[in-house]
Amino acid sequence: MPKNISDSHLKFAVLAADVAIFSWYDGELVVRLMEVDRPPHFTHVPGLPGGLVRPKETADETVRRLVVEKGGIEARECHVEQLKTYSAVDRDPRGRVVSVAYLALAPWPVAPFDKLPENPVEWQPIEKVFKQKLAYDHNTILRDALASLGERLRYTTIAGKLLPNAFTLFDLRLLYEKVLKRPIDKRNFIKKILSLNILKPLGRKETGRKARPAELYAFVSKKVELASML
Amino acid sequence: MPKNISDSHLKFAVLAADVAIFSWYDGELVVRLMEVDRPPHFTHVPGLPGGLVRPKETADETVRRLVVEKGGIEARECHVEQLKTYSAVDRDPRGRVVSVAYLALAPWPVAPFDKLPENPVEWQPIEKVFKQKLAYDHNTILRDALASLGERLRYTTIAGKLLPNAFTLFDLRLLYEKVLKRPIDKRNFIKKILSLNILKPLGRKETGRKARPAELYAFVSKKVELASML
DNA sequence: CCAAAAGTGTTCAGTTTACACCCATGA
DNA sequence: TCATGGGTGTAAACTGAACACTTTTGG
Repeated sequence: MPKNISDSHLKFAVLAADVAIFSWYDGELVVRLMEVDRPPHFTHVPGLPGGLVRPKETADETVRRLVVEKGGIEARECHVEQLKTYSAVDRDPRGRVVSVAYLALAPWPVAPFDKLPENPVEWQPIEKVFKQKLAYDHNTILRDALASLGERLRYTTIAGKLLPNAFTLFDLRLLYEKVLKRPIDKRNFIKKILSLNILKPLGRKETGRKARPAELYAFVSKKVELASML
Repeated sequence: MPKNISDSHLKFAVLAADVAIFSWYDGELVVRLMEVDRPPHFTHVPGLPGGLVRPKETADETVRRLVVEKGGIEARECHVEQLKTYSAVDRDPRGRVVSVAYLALAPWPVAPFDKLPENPVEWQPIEKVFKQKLAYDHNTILRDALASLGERLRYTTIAGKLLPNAFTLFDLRLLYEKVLKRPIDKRNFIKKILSLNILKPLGRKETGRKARPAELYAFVSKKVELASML
C-alpha cells in the first residue's frame, strides 16, 4: 500500500456533483436547466447544473459553488441537501464519472436577470422538463429529487426555502398540491398548518388582486424543522 | 477538454465505500467491525468494513463484494441501501478519499464461523461500539446509519431483513425498542403489526424456554415494503 | 351589484394510547 | 405449585377527511 493513497493505481474516479435546483414561480415548480454541450455524445442537450468536485473541496462546497455560478443564486438564499450518489459505470459516455446528486431550493426571483420564459432553457416548469431527454442520467436524478422534495415537504418546513418571504396560504397549498400531485382540502390544510405554529401572519395583504386580498404569512423560523405538515 | 475524461488532470479522487452491517443476535443490535491497520494514522483501530470502488464496479457492487468478503455474509441474505456520501477533504489522513456509505442488514447467523463474543472486534453490540473511537469518520457514519435504520424500521418492513426466518412478536418488539430507544406497549404493538397483514404465524412455537412458548412468525413477503409500522 | 377568491366549523371515522389480568409451560 | 413470560380487550383521546356558505374586495 502506498504511503499516500492518491499515488496508487486506484486513482481512477472523477467525482462530480449534479444539482436539481427548484424554485417556485407563478404557481409552478420550476427547475434550473443548463445547456450541455459535450460532443460527440451531447450537443445542445438540456441537463442539470453540474461540475467536477475540486481536490480541495467537499461535494457540498461544489454544489454551493454551482448554485452561484450556474444558477445565478445568492448562496445564502439557497438551501442544499444531499440526495444520493450515482455510480453506474457508463453514466457518462466519456469515462468514469461518479456523481453526488443534490437537491437545492431557492425562492424566486433567484437573480434579477433571470427571465422566464424568454430563455426557456434556464428555468422550466417541472412537467415540461420530464417530457425532455436530459443529458447523462439527469432524468433519473430529477425524478429522485422531486420524490425527495415531496417527502421533505410532507415532513419538514422546507417549503419556506422555496417560497418568497411573504406568501399566502393559497400559495403554500398550491405548492403542496403541485408537488404531491393531489388536491388538498383548503379548510383542513389551513387548520393543520396554523395549528403547528410555524407560520406568522404579517398583518399585510396581498395587493393587485381582482378579488378579496389574502393575508400574507411567513415562516416563524428560517431553519428547516421537522413537522408533520399534512 | 480531453476526449476521454479519465485522461484529464481532474483524476484526483479515490472513491471508497463503507458499510455499516447490522444484525440481530441474542436480543442485541450488533455491528460488524474490522480491524483497521493503516500506520501511521490507524494502528489496530476498529472501523467499519470498507474498500475502494473498482474501475468497473458501481458503489452498490463494491458493497455487495465487501459484505461477502469482509462480512462473511451470503450476498443473497443481505439487504443493502445507500445512505450518504462523505467527502470531507481530510476524512482520510493519507489522501483524498470520498466514501459512499451504506447500510446493510443480515439475519444472524451471518456465517457459521462467526463467533460472538470470542472475537470481540468482529461483531459488537451497538452501544459498545459508540463508546469507542472508530477509524476515519466511521463514528459519524455509524451514527447516521443507526438513525436511518430507525427511520426505515418505522416506515418499512425492513425488520424482516434483520430477524431470522422465524421470530416471535417479542423479538420483533424488542428490536424496535432497542433501535428506537423507547418502550413500546406490548398489546398495542401486536394489535398494530398484526392488523397490517405483513406477518404470518408459522404454527410453530419457540422451544427451549423456561415459560410458556411463543408463537413463531415470518414476514409474508421477502421484499421490503412501505408500511407505517408504529 | 356582480364576479372572484378568502375565510371559516362541525361531524364522523379511523387511529393511537393507556392500561391489567389470566394462561401455558418448565423447573 | 411456583416462577416466568405469552396472550388478550376496552375505553378515551386524538387525528385526518369530508363537506358549503358567508365575506371582502375590485371592476
